[in-house]
Amino acid sequence: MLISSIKNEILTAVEAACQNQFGQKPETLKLGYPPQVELGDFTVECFPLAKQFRQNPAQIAQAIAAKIEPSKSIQSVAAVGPYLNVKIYNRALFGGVCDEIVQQGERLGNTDMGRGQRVMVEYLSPNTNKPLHLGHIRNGVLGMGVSNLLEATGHTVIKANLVNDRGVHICKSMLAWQKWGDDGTPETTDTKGDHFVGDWYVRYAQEEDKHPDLEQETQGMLLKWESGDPETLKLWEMMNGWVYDGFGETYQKLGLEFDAFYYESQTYNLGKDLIQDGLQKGAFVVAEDGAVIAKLPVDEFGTQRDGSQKVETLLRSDGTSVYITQDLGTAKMKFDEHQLDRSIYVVGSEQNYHFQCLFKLLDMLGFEWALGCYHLSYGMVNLPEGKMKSREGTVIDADDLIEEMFQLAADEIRGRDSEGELSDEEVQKRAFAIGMAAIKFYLLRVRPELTINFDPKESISFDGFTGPYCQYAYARCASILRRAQMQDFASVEADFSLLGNEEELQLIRALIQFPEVVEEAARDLSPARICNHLFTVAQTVNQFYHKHPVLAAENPPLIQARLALINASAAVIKKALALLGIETLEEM
RNA sequence: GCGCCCGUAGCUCAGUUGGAUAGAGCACCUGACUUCUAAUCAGGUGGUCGCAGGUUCGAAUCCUGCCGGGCGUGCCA
Repeated sequence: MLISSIKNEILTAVEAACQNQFGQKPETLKLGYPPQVELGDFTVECFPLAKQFRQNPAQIAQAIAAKIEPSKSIQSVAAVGPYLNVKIYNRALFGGVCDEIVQQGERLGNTDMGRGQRVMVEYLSPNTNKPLHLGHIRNGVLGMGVSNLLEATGHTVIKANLVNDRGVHICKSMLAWQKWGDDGTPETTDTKGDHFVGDWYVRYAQEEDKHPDLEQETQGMLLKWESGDPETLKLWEMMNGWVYDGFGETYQKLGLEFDAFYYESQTYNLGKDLIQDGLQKGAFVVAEDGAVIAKLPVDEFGTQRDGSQKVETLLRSDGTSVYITQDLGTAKMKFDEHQLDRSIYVVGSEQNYHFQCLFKLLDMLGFEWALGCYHLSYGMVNLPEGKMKSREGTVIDADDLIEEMFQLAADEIRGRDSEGELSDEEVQKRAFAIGMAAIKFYLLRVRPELTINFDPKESISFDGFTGPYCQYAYARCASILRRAQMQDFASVEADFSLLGNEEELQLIRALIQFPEVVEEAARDLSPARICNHLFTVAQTVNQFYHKHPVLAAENPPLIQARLALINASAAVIKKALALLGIETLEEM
C-alpha cells in the first residue's frame, strides 16, 4: 500500500461523506498532520468547509466523522473541534511506508514536480586572481544544494560557472609576477596554483604604495591583453591555468560540480548588439555625454537622492561595455544555447540591485524569458570581528578552513579510538566526511537570505543541530542493520501491527513527510528546509534508539518490523544528506 | 533621501505559506553507559514573536505606519 494511496483513501472517504451529508463535494481539502501523534496520523481541517457548507467547522467535523466507516486503511476518524483526525492501521501505515521506501531506492523522495523543465543554476563564479574564501564555500554548497533539489524534483539542471578571468585584477597579479616572480611556478614553490597567483596579487597591493606608476602599467597591460598581444595572452593563459588547477582541487574537496563553464574573456563583448536593439526600440537612450543609459521605473527602483528618476549605464561614453552589458548578452546566450525555462543566479545579496536592474533591462528589451530569471541572493558571512576584509587579512581561506575541519575531526576520531584500532586511512576517510559535513551543514542550515555570523566554535561543533549529528544517527542505524544480517531473522516475517508507540509514530510521520519537504525546499530554493527536516528525523531516530531495543525486542516479528523501520529511516537520512552534498558513513 | 533584506528564549535559528498549547540547538543545572556506538538520551530553567494600528471566526505569518540593524543606490564587478 503506497502512502499516496492511503492519502487518497482518506480524501475519497471525506469527499464521499460530504456528498452524503451535504449533497456536494468539498471544493478544497487539505491533508495535514495533528500536532501530537496520539491524536492520529493525518488530519483534515474543516475551516474551508465551513464557508462552503455554511456551518460551524466543529459541527462539520462531527458530521463527517460520523459518516466515515473504517475501511482498508482507515482505522478510525475522530472529530476534535474543527479537526478531523484520522488514524491509519499501523499495519498499513508502517508496512506501506517502509516497503515504499525500499522500493524507491535511489529515487527516494524524488518527485516529478519539475518534469520537462530546464533550469540553469549559475553559481560560484570566482575571480581568477585570488584563492576561494569562506563566502565562496557558502555560495558553492548553496549552488550544489539547490541543484540537487531541482534534480530530485524532476528538473533538468545545468550547473554553470561564469569565471571572471579577465580585467584589471588578473593583470595586477600578472604584472607583479612578471616584475618580481623570477619565473617561479606553483611547482617550484610548492604552492597551490590559486594561492600562488593570489600571493602575487597581494604583492602588487604592497608595491602599489611605493610605486605610484604601477597602476598605469596595469592599464597598459590590460590594453595589450585586449589588443591580443601574444606575449600577454600567453602569460595570462599560464597564470589562469595555475588558478584553475588550484580551484579544481578545492571543487573536488567540496564536491562542487559543473556542467558548463563560461569565461568572461569570451563573453565580455556580448550584449553590445542587444543595446543597439534597445536603442532602436526606444527602450534605451543616449545621454548627453554619449553613454547609453536606461531609465528605471520609479515604482520599482525608487528615486535618486535628488528625487529624480534612476538611470543605469549600459555602455560607457567611450562606447566600451560595462559589467551589465556582458550580463545581458550572457543571459540571452544561456537561454539560446540550453532552451532554458529558468535561469538562476546564485550570487551574494550585495548584488541585489544589479540583478534587479539586469532582469528589468531584459524585460525592457522584450524578452519574455526574462520572467524565468531569478537571483538567488544569499547573505554575507561575517566574522565575530565584523566583515571579512582582504586588506586587513581577515579573510577565511577556503582551503585553510577545509584543512582545519579535517584536522579537528581527525583529532576527535583518534580521541575516541583509544585502542588504536583504526588505520590511518580509515581515520582520514572519516575525518574528511565529518569535517565537510560540519561546515556544509553549518552554512546550509539557515535560510539563504540571512547573514551568517561565522562563529568558529559553533561551526566546528559536532553536537546538536549539525551535520555530524545526522551522520551519527545514520551510522547507528547502519550498525543495527549490520548486526541483524549476522543473525538469522530472515525466515520471520515482519508484523507491522506491532509497531505504534510514540517514537515509532513520530518516526514514521517524519519519513512520510520527506517528499513533501523536498518539494517545498525545491520550490523555495532552500536547502535549509532539508536540514531542518533531516535533523528532526535524526533526532527521532536517536530517541527511538534509546527507548526501544531493536535486535532485543520481545519477538522476531517485532524485531523484523523495527528493522524495516530503521532501514527506512537510514535511507531517508542518507538521501537527505546527499541532497545537501554530505556523505554518509557506515561507522563513526 | 530612495530600493531590497533582516528583527521570535541570554546566543544561533525553525515555525508546514492564515489554523490545535509558539518549537529546536547552544549555554546553564540535574540524571542515564556490564544492555543494538554516550558524536547519544531524559528532566529542569528560559517568550510583551521589534513597536502601534488594521483585515479575519482565528495573525509570529497578510496590510499600513513607525523603530532598530544590514546591503545597495548611472559610466566597479
